[in-house]
Amino acid sequence: MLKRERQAYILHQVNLHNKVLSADLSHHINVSDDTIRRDLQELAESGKLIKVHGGALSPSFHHGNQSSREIYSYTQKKIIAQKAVSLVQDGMFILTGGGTTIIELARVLPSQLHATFISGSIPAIYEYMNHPNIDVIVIGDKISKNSKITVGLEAISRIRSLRADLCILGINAINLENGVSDNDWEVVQIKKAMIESSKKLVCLTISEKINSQQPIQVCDIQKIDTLITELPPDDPLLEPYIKAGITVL
Amino acid sequence: MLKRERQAYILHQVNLHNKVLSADLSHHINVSDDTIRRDLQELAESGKLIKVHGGALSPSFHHGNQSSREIYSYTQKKIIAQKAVSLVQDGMFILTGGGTTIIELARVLPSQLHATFISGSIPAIYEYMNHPNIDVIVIGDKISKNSKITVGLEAISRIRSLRADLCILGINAINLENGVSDNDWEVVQIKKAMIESSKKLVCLTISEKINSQQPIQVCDIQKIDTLITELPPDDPLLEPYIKAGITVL
DNA sequence: GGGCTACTTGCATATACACGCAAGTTTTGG
DNA sequence: CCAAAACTTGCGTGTATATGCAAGTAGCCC
Repeated sequence: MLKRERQAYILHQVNLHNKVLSADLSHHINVSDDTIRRDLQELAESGKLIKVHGGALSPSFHHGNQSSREIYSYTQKKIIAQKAVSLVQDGMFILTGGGTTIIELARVLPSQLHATFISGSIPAIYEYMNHPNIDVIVIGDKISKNSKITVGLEAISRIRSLRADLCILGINAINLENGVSDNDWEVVQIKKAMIESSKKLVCLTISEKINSQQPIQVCDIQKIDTLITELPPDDPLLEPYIKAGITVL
Repeated sequence: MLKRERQAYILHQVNLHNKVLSADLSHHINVSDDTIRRDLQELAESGKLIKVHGGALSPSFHHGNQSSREIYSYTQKKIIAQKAVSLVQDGMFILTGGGTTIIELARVLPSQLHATFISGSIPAIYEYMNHPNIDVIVIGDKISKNSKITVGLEAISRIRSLRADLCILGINAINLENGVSDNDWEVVQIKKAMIESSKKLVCLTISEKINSQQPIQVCDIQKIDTLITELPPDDPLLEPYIKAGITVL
């Protein structure tokens, strides 16, 4: 049995039963425990399963366990959210994506703000919903469990039928040559549609992701109106983006 | 059973029941008391639960100041949810409304269940989303802040384009003459659409609401296939509904 | 304060794991 | 087509982890 074949079989078993035992696998495929362990390790490194003592679990198993307080680089994201709030004005229609930065933004929106927020991100909607003066429009479709936003043609066609004042996206990678890029095909389609349906585009990202790239392009650098990071606007890292005509906060 | 799996089970139980007894767990999972204690200790260290003499409590429970009445009706709703789960089968398409009873249902869905849940209730979607094998379809539209579900023509037209196997609704009032009734115009429109788009209708309610009425009618008693309360089916309160041809659980 | 239950600590055992190595297999590059 | 290189796999060794048991301690309820 080939390695790839074996790993495919393991993945199949994990997705089927939500768990596998190393001993079961090695017995069933007739290879040594070591081989199975090495396979599990590789699969775990690429995020396809979660390795635990004695076997492995499906990644969806562990998903719900992350509490909101353990957000990666929380302080930085809070700074970004504060800056982004200044762009939001009364009466605006605002399309937003998902991600922890957007959720921080939702949490720091001033309570007297009257605006309409449109999103397919369930966690973001949850936050918007608790604000007293914000109207929330939900983009419906099937939920992508990884990103917790709705994705699909229905969602895209809903977004296309809108025209928002602002599109605020948390982004995963940006550089000068390829613009904004991401690694989830379905999410990228949604982001593209949101950008096309908005007058202005605001991108939020921690500086760590500046000058990085992911496989799928979302949009060119020219599309961006405002870029917000936790750094001050005169940081040398951001200079090329200012030269490219982007407002940097 | 793997350690992680066991701990996930314990957490699930704690979040479900708000408390667990070490002895119950060790008996149920078939491991020694020591193992359970060690698990509880680990989970307590990472803040996922609060360990007390003899068992553990949910972290939300401790600083949550729930009145005894709330807890009382909470237990009833859990009984209802448990009964409702028995109607859900693999591969089904299920339309659900919102409300605390529906959320309880979402929490007790068995993890190996494969089904598609369609809803406009944000809290319900949140729960469905955390289940490993459930596909979630979101009904988009504007959020009604009172009920935390999406309402409006867009939502209704989306629902009309579906045909689900089951419609599960938490209801606010029911009597023999006027059937199911409610007090929020927009929510009633959604419920009506959901009922029309499903092969079968299941209504969940605590017995307190049996034989009561609200201003706006949702549907006639004849539309209901199954009625679930926390009472045993042979309770005299439910007799007239059985006579009207409804399956009572 | 007595009796019960739960808890702590230390220890024994079984299993799982990491690491290095050697043999076999596949790929690469003349 | 052959040989070097890279990869894959299984085994032996030592270590780490998980679990249950036993004995003593602490906490709870009357």
